[in-house]
Amino acid sequence: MPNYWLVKSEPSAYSWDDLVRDQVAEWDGVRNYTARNFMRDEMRVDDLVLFYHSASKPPAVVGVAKVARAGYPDYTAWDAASDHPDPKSTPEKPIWWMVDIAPLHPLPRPVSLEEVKRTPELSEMALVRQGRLSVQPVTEAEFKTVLSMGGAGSGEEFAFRIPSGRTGQ
DNA sequence: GCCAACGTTGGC
DNA sequence: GCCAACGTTGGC
Repeated sequence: MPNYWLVKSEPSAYSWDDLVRDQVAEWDGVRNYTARNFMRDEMRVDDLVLFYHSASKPPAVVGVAKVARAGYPDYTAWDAASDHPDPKSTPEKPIWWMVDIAPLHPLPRPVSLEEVKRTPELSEMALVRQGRLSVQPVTEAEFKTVLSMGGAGSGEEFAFRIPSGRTGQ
């Protein structure tokens, strides 16, 4: 049984198309303890992930991805030349963690934040209640509702017909 | 350990 | 570009 998640990305920084091009992405640079804890402690290989475009017009869930590698230290933190260095993090004592994400399928229709907010079954989503959390858990019911709204049917055949081939590592 | 100042996210 | 929400830092 997979768990369900939502990750945000600004498409100007890293978009769904970038993920499709790369096939696997190291989800580095997350510098928030709540999000870090989810990645370090709870995200497992093959967990399903809603891929959300923030700061876009409109902000929307645009695709479904999966966790391709469970949590491991975010080595970009101790690389002074990286985009998100943190001198307090070291290889011996990492502070920040990341996972790898791989694309599964775009949503036939993106599901905008505005639609999510209008949908009573989705009113408890962290996306609505805690707008700034960039890695957040999603319930199975919420996941299926979003897929359905995105034109992916009930989600069953869509979500679970997963290409289980190699994706990095 | 409190809390004010500050920085960042992200919708609008 | 503005600004509200909120997480983090640092002085005390």
